[in-house]
Amino acid sequence: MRSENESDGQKRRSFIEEARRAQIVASAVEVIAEIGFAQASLARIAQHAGISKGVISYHFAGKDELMVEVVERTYGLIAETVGARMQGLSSATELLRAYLLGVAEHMRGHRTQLAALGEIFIHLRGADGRPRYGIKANEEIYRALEGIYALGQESGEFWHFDRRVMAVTQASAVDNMFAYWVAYPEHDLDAHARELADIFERACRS
Amino acid sequence: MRSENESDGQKRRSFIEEARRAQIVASAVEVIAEIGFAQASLARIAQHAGISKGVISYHFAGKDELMVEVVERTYGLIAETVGARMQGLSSATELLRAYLLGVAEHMRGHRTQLAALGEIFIHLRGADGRPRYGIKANEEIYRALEGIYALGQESGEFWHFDRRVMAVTQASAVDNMFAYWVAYPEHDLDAHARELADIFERACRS
DNA sequence: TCATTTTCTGACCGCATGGCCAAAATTATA
DNA sequence: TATAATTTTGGCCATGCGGTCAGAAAATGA
Repeated sequence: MRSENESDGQKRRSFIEEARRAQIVASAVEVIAEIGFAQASLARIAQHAGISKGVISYHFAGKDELMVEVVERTYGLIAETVGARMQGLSSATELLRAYLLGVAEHMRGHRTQLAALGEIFIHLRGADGRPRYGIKANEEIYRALEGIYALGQESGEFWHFDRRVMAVTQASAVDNMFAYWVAYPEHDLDAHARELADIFERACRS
Repeated sequence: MRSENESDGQKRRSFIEEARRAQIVASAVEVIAEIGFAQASLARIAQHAGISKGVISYHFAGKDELMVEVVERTYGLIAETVGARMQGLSSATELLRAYLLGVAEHMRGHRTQLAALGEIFIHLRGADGRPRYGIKANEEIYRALEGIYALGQESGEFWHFDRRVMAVTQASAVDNMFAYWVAYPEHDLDAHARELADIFERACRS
């Protein structure tokens, strides 16, 4: 039986346990990105990893736990990278531009992760059948963007637009930029991000 | 066997055949909107319509054909309504505002259709396993928006932004406005649309 | 070395799905 | 009414899914 020792809510795992989990997560990312969430069965993921299907069930409580771990590992890396890039900036305009360019540059080097993340966000459902990562999962991003907008509106950089609408709009613009890039790999992602920064600078400034 | 007479690529159907198809499509819309595409099996749709499962197979070649018909009927109505509302307008700014407000007003009265359409767009896959309505299905909308932008840029209303990026951005803003409204029914859709019109007017104008 | 624990395998289970079809029921036609 | 065409029924099928399990294999430790 896999060890389930807990401390501070964190599972304590052996190195080979951790390695297996990482390997399975990586295989899941690649399979999902290639054939889509709906077709990415545990059997396919195991086959891609060169292991038996039961290994996944042994290391993960179920498919949902595996998917959640894919999201957490991938998403955590994005937040870390982009957050670091925004450190030290003060003006709202600078922050928004750094966010847009930073996330685009990071994802440019992580295409399969991006595609898999999108698939999981769209398809994964909870036990109740409702989406696990629906629109409401964006609330954290909306709040962060609204904070930047409030900063800009107070400093006079921005006009007094509806911050919620602007946040929903900008977040969707980023999401769709990536979706467009996934569909059209030859599309210039960085140029798109720069153009977006210009567009939203005009949309926001007083 | 169902009559398959073709003329001009259109199937000629009896009234009761047409009525059954319409009934099944309506049931599909309601079931998909309520429990999501993945859970909306033919059995569930038939049960909701109060008919046997085989009836659907009799009137439609398969689940895919049913889903495509749902999209075509719903989408056609939207295009008709909004298109009529844009008739006679000439300036690019007016056209964009009429589009935004028009589509919002129409969808406000067709919530279940909107939810079902979104589910199908996201989930439906072709025989090859690739999405049937992916990003590339937006090409028609992108082209239409780009045409309006070109108009505005020629007349001097708009600055010379990248039309493709703006089209992708605006289309995603509309899609996400609806998705947000579906998730938060108390959200003021018309106010959101007006705000969006203001935002993109600022983003586009010289 | 040998006993114990951890990890892996491959077969198996119950379940839901889309599709199929023979026969029954209904409707249209002569 | 009698015959033919259309429509509906309800059960059946093969498929693929996530998950489970006994036993084999490998790693660990005394």
